[in-house]
Amino acid sequence: MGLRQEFFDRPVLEVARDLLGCELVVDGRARVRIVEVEAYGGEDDPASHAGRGPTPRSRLMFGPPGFAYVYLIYGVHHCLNFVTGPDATAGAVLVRAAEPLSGVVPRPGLALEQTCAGPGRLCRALGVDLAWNGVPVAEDLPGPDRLRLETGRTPRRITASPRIGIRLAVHRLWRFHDRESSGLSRR
DNA sequence: GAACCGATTGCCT
DNA sequence: GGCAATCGGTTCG
Repeated sequence: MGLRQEFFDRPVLEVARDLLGCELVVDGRARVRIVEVEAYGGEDDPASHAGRGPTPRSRLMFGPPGFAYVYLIYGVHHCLNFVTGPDATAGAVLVRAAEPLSGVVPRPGLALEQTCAGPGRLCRALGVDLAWNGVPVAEDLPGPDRLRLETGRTPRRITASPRIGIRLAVHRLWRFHDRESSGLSRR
């Protein structure tokens, strides 16, 4: 079942957990199962791009839910997020890892399972870059359907932990992953 | 305008 | 385990 905008129009922690097990379809070509995500909040979350109010980059996080937020990190890799919560409130879920189901091109020297194990690897494998920033993800939004999400096999066991690579707000266990997956960025 | 930095990764020792 | 790559965004003067 395709995810609609109302799915994303909820608190970011709920959306993050519910995205685990969902399948991401890219250009109707590649299909992966999401196994690891992180939640990022608004002005109340110092670790978030939206933590100090809206900026040109984080503007999308303050917009309506159901759109992709893509940014470049370390000048090298891209990270894919989905905007959550009602318009004028900031929130987004970072997709950190997924299991390839079909259409993912293997990379030399890297097991297929690991191709999408990490936010940068995932974007590289799926061909997602800055040009994808702002594309609609919810199926009932107008615009191109280059990114789609569908419900999939729900994880049996979900583990919460601190967000990776974040120094602030370490006490917040806002990273969630499918404990039984072999396609995680870390254990 | 300039300086600093990062929600990462892969290659090096 | 250490560290370079590489660039847009953010902050500061």
